[in-house]
Parts: sequence; C-alpha cells; structure tokens
Amino acid sequence: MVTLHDIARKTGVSIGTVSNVLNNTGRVGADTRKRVLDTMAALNYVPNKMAKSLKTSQSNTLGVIAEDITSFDTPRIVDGINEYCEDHSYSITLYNLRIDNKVHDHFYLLEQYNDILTRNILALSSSRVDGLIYIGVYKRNTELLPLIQDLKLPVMYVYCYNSKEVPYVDYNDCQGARMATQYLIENGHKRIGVLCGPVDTTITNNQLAGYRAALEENGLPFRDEYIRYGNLEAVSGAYHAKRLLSLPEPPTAIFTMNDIMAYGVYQYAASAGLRIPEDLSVIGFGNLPYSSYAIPPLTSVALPLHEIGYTAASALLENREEVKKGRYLLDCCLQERASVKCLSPIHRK
Amino acid sequence: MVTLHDIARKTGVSIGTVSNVLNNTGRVGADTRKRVLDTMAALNYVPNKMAKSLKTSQSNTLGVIAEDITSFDTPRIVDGINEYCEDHSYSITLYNLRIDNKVHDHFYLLEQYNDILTRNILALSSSRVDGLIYIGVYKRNTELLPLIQDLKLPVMYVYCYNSKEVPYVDYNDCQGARMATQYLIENGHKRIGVLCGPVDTTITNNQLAGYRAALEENGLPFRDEYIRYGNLEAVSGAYHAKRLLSLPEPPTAIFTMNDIMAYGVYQYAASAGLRIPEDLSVIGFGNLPYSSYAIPPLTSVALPLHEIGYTAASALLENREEVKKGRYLLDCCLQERASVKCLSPIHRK
DNA sequence: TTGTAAGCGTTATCAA
DNA sequence: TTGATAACGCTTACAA
Repeated sequence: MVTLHDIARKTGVSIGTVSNVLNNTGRVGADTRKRVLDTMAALNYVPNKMAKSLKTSQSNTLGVIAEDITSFDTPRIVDGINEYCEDHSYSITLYNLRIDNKVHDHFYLLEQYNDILTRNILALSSSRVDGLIYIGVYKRNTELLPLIQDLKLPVMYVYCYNSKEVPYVDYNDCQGARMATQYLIENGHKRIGVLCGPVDTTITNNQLAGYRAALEENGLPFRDEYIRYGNLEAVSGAYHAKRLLSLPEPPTAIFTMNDIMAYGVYQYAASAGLRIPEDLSVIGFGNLPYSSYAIPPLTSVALPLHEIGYTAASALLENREEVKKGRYLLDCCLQERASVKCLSPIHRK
Repeated sequence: MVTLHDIARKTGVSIGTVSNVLNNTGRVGADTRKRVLDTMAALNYVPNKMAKSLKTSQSNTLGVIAEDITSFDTPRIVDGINEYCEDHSYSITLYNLRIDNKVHDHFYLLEQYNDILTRNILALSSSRVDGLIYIGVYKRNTELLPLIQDLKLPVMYVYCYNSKEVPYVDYNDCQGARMATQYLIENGHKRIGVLCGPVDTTITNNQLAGYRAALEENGLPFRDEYIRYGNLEAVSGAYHAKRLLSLPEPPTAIFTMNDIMAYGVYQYAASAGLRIPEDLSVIGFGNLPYSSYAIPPLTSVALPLHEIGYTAASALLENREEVKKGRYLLDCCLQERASVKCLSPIHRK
C-alpha cells in the first residue's frame, strides 16, 4: 500500500505538500504540483479513506437503511440515491433490515423489529456515516424514532409514515389518486369503484381524498357502496371486484390502490368471462414493471421512485441544518396503457 | 463523541486495558472488566470503526458492485449477501453501476462502461474493503477483469459470465432447463418448442444442452425447427410463438428461457384465441415475482438467488485464499403453477 | 511556497 | 493483570 509518505519521499517534497496538492488547497507551486501528481500516477497512489475520515471526522458516506430491499419499489429508490451519490462522490453503506423475511407482520412483532434495527443502528453509528436515509416498505407505519433519533444524525425518511414530526420525502398519494380518477372521468366513466388498502390507514385515506376530490370537481356523487377495503393482495382484489360488480348499479371502472389488487381484478374478470377493457375498465396504482405485460397492459399511476431517492439524498446532504423541516411530496404521473375503455370522450382540460 | 480515552479516564484504568476488554483478549481481570463495561454502557460508548480499520487495515466491509440494482434479480442476490453479512457483522458498501440507465446496450459502449467502472473501483479501493462481489445483469458477458484484478482483492463474480478463469457463483442453467423439459415430458408432452435467448450466448447454449439432455434421456428426438432464438423481450416471445405454432407439427408446449418471453407467448395466445394451458402449455425460466399473477399463473424454473448471494459472501469471506479456485453452480428448482397441461401422466421418477 | 509536527481513536508491543 | 507508548495514514496549524 503506497502512502502519502511514500510519494513525498519519492518526489523529494514534504508530506504536507503532497497533502496540499491532493486537496487542491492552492498553496503549492505549479511545478511541484506537477511533479507530485506525476509520482502519484507512477506509484498508482490511492488515498486511504479511513485515515482521512478519522482525521476529518466525516466519512463522505451515506447510510441507507432499507426495511426490505427485496420489496418492489425499494431498488429504484436506492438507484436514485445512488445517482446523487455518484454525482457528489459519496459512498453508500447499505443496511437491509430484511423485514419481510424475518417478521412477517411487523405490526405485531415490534419488539423483534426493534432488535434488528438496534443492531443495524449500532453498526451504522460506529461507521460514522454523514447522514441516514430510511426506506420503508409500502408506507407502513414505523415507530422507530426513539432509536434513530439518538443518533444525532441528519435523517431522512422515505416511503414510510410516521406519527412524529420528521423530515420525509414521498410521492403524493392524493394527487396520484385524483389523477387516476380524473382520467377515468375524462374517458366517460361516471360509476367508479375503488379498491382501497386497509381501512383508516394513512395511505388509504390520502388516496381516497384524491378520489373524492376528482369526483367533486366533476360534479359526480360519492357513493359509499363503491368503496371497498382490501388487504393489497391479489385475492383481495378478485374478491372485492366480484362484490363491486354484483351491485345493482355496478361500476364501469375500478381504481385499485395498488397494481397487485388490479391483477386480482383481472383474475376475477377472466373467471367471470368479463373482458377488460370492453366490459370493465381498470386502473392501478404503482405501475409495477409487470403491469406492461398484463393482458391487456394495465394503465397505472407511476411513482417517482428514482426521483424520491435522489431528492432524499440531495436534501440530506446539501442542507443538513435545514433537513429537519424538510417535507417533500413528489407528483405521480399516469402511465397510460390499454385497460381503460373510452366510453364517451369528453374534453380534457 | 465518547472515546476509549474517555472511558479509560472515567473508570480509572489505562486505555490499553479498555481496548483489551473491548476486544475480549482475556488478559483483563474480571473485576476491572466489569467496571469498564459498566462505564461503557453508562457513557453510551460506540467504537469508532474508522480508527479501528486504520489500525488493523481491515474494514470488516464487503464491497458489492451491482451492474444494475434495478434489474429484476439483483435485489434478491443482494439480500442473500446481506444475510451473510448480518450474521458475521460485516458491513456492505454498495456500488451501483446503473448500467441499464446509462448505457443502453453495453455491448457497444464498452468504453463508457469502463469509465463508470473505473470511477467506482477507485472509490472502492480507497475505502479498503475486505472483499468484492460483482453482480452482473442477466449474465451478460463482462470483460472488466483487467480493471478489477489490479485491485489485488478477493473478488467473486456473480450472475455473469467471463472468458477469463475467475471465481464465480451462479445458478445451473443446464440443470434448470433439463428440469423444465423433464417436467413437460412427464406431463405427456413430446413436441416441445423452446424460445432461446440470443444465439451462441453462453446462457443459451447451457440451457439448450439441458433441454437436449432431457430429450435424450427420454428417447425423444431433437428437432431443429422447434428451436427459436429471441432477444428475451416479450415481443420476441410473441413473434416466435406464432412461428412455432404455425409449424405443420406444432409443439404442444413451449419452454422459454426467461419469463418475459413467456409473457409474450401469453400475449400471442390471447390474440390468437389459444387457451393456456388447454391449447398450449408454457413453462418459463427465472420465476419473476409477477409470474404468479399471470393468467393462468406461470409455471417456471425458480432461481436460487438468495442462496447465490449468501454463498458468494461466505466463500469470499471464509476462505479468502482458496477463493481463486471457487466455482459454485447452484441448482434451480421448479415452481409449479398452472400453465402446463397434463396430457397423459406418466410415472415420475 | 514549503516543511514540521501534533493529533484523530484505535491496536499492539513491551515493560512493569 | 495492567500501563505507557508507538504506530496506522492522513489533515492542518504554524513555522520557516
């Protein structure tokens, strides 16, 4: 391992000078600078990050805790973080809680969850990262604040809700749902069913608000019987689709709060001999990669996942002091495909 | 930040002693040990990893370079690596080359790719990781050895091929394809079409060998007209399915070398009014998460992704010296669902 | 413009 | 069993 010392000796200058050219402090003669640079290249010198970090006590490293990297949307968020870090030469040290593998329903296993988290937090704080991004799984509620807050680190929460006042970046559920509903209405649908997630969950409530807003804006009534609460799984989608469709006045379109439930709607339609979109329109939320392969390809609300990651990293690293107040809600956009039938086109605003 | 020094002073012992209890060297009196441990707890001491690494020149950190973390199978491999690291208290620093985002066809943009890689390698070598796992994307060929080999680090390649002699862990393509074919045969299929990836690619050749082996074992002829080379995309699957099915003696089942092409077969079937599995059986390879939502759910060869990651990490970290010779090929297993019709059951061995 | 030297928080060697 | 003390490779005053 070649060190500053080596290249100082070899160049015939002092170690301080070498350090100065390394850090571009400016106070080095152009000539010496060149010579130093040359021997660096010749000796294939690579600075030792540990030594530097130890001295400066900042690691140029961002910690990211993912509740589960295996979860659908997490990788693209990480990818966004990565892009920022690459642009600003930060490293990422990744902690993967592996929640889904270890605690199947972490609402009920909070203690175990805390153990896992504690271990990771410890590792993390011993590596003295400069900031921390916490990526949840499908916006489940997390109540881990006490642990993380002890760190006295700038922290950014992503893709998760929390009852505490905490900085986060997320996508705008309400806007996304409103957009989906609006799209349906623009395509002539007036009776729109919606398959929600669990009742009284933040995510459900937000999306429901968006749905409602779109209805109101277009002078359409909000009908209780069109609202069904599922568990975000495909079976649940199929079940509730059936219920919705056996109403006296069945909806002509169904909006599901995630794509998986939309797949369930597809399954029910297939089993009931209903054609999509001829007999029933469906629009999803989340735009999973598979949705383009569904038959017919599923129209869905696309999440700004990459952007969420990038925003979180930049907010965290650029205005560390202000991060505490940071609240970012990013807009979704519509991925139009072929699962919505145009009943009677109306003018789009 | 509380240091060894602080807790030494507070306990009234020397700093060396404190270090000894920290590292469990044993040469510390039980009584002093307890006192030290107590003040550690009281002061909430967390060791500084940088200082330790600097001194010991090993970081307890594993570098993982992912060509693209956004690629389907990568996260589950990373998850496997994570499990190992968690069990052995290693940290992971993640480098995401973001290949797919930046160079769309990296076969033709090798130079750009090298730039990206070089930058990452540099960062990586300056953080002095103890080992490196390189995760490819869908086993494309990578010729990056010169760069990485300069590192003089134990390196493990995962999910990628390379012409050089290099340690790797991967899944067994040949075995997987053989198993899929065997399954079809056991279900009474004798005319089996196969949708390959690009011609003369390692992955295609390996799987083709497995297909052929299964045929031979069962005394079935290998027919050239049943072999089609696609580009692993859905459109390609649809196109070749059509060709296969318009043969004078069309296959009763199609084996696709990835699930995406199987989705293409589904699309063609839908457009041609063919029912799966009644009119055509299909079996995929890779078992993407979405395959269980396809209609009907797609039977597919499941990859030991998590295990690949775990194996790579353990091989790398446990027998560093022997790693050079390491070659691991892990078996796939079959995920049976509903896309294969049983024509005439024969005895399964 | 350049050199010297102290110190970041550890580990490790040697004495005591 | 414990205590001093010299590194590890770097940054940063401060002095020359």
